[in-house]
Amino acid sequence: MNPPTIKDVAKAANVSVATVSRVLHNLSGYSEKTKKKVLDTIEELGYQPNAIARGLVNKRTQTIGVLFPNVSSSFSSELLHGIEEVAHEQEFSIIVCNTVADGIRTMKYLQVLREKQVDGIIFTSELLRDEYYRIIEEMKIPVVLVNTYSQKYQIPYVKTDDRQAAYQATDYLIQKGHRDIAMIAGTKSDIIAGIPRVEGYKQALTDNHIDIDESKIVYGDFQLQSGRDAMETLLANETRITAVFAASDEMAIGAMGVAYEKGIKIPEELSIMGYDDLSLAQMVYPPLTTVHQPLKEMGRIATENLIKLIIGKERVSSNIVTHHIVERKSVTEKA
Amino acid sequence: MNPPTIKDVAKAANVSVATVSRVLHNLSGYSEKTKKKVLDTIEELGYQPNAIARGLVNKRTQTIGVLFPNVSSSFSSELLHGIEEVAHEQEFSIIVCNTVADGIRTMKYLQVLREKQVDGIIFTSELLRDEYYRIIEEMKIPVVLVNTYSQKYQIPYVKTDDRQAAYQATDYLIQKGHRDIAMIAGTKSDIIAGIPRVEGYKQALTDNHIDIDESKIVYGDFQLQSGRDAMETLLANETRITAVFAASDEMAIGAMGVAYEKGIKIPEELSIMGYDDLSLAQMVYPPLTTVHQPLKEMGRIATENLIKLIIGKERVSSNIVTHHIVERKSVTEKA
DNA sequence: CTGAAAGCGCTTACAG
DNA sequence: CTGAAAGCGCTTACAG
Repeated sequence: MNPPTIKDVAKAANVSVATVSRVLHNLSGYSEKTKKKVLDTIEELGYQPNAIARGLVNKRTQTIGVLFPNVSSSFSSELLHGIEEVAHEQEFSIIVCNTVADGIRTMKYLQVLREKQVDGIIFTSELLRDEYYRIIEEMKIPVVLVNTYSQKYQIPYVKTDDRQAAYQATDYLIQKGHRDIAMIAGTKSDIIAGIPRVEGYKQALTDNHIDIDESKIVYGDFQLQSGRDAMETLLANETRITAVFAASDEMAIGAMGVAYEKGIKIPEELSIMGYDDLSLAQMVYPPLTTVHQPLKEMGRIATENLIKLIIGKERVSSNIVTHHIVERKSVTEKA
Repeated sequence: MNPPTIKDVAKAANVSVATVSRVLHNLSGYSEKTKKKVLDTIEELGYQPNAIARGLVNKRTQTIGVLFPNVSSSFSSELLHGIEEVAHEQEFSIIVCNTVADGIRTMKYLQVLREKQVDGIIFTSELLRDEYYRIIEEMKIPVVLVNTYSQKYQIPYVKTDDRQAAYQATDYLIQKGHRDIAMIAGTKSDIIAGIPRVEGYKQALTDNHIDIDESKIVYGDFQLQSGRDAMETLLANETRITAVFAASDEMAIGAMGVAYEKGIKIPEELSIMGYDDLSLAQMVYPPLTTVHQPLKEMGRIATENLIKLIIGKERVSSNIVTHHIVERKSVTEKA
């Protein structure tokens, strides 16, 4: 026995499928009596509409595709949380795609999303390459960028001001009396979260009349291990350092780990500042002072905007969401 | 200009849609020449099949629904990573659902998944209530359980042996010379990850002729804060404790945090053992000795099994995957 | 207030 | 080797 279709209920209720469809959608054009009859037999048969069939005629699937370079990172998870929340509120489903930051795989996924006729796409934390843009453009559906943006194409995005946030983080350290501040930067070539944060750091130094010492800047890839490596390098340099600003919480925590191993007390002997404010920032000891990015909120905003675009709004603004420094225990006044 | 359909390519290639469909699926029944002609015009028009239309006739959408009580937890993320991996390998998409461990919301999601005609469901980390089972049964699609199981219904699952793992963790502590071992347990009423772990703990104690002291067992809810609270309680008890076994890494880390705050040295003065081996277990200092659950692998296995079931395999076995203890730095030999 | 019919973009017997 | 046609489960003018 197959599940009942609209035809089955039409037959059982002695009306046409058109009528059933009308009451299903609360359109006008039927008496109270037939409405009741239809509703009753829907109940009775346990009828459930088929969204696939509906999607075929409406050309709307009520689903959106979300691309992450790394689904299982805390960063992505928190974004996903916000995305899922508003999608569900607005009756959209989300298909999640893990691109592994790989071009081939991303293209493959974009193909799949196209074939599955998603209504829109959220693209996160990666540079939108030309080839990606081209295929999305062909699909004629809206996209929104999260935690990335495109210089070349005008696409709505939601992100923080990385340069400013890094500036403020560095300045915060300076206000605490630190002048020998190292930076564990993100991926060197990353024009979204790599370069701007280094620029912010440098600018803050300059504005405070502190010379920039390139040997105090070490590059990682945002992940824990690279933070460890960077810290080792910094320590090997034997230049004086009283504070470290890391471009991600993970790297900050990695740095903290090697500090511990070397018997360096945090924050008494070395202050460490992170970036992101992932939930693990509050879990480590000492809790990490860091730049808070409202990831869940960013996910929410992006999804709200995407849905507006899907619903038919012509354009939607980009959002620079506000970061702030959350003071915990890993940074202290310089003695 | 709408995107080209199979009809458009048929017309342009001067063949019937049936033929186009055949070459699309590599069926037999056309000459090399027409094959080439069709392929060329597909290329030329940039034709992409419409999976929605295909799904309608095939009654297969190549998508599976995945339910998490909390999408943004590390636990779920790692599961999701494995799930996504094999889904993608096997040409399935996944719709992720965040149930927030809420019955209403779960039912809502199940409805959505039904309407969207998913081919199967992965249900994780929560008790499968009767009402959930009933609706899934009506849908006539396979389900697999991850990190949970059902006593009442015979549904394939993949999980670890919680009782045994807790037993071994406790025994490990005992072998290290500890006899005053507290437990920070999970949710008291949780028959999957709560009760069995306490039972394993108790059994290990008993088998080693150590009396069970109920005041050494404090219940949390697997989350960080509850681990902190539990540790406070334990410390307030003033009963002697040299080691703590926590039923989750988060709780272990919470406990470590309050230990630090009280000036208790880990592991010198107190050994702490976790459960899960989330990536954060290696991030904290000292790195957490814990019970490793192969979460990503569990996600993979579950998805492989689900797809087998979808493909038509009659039945598939359940899997008790192997855990193991990973020794890091938070546990030491009792002095 | 209501129904017959076309159409969404495919697949798949069936017939030749 | 190939095509005409029915059908998947809906929605939506159109006509009455």
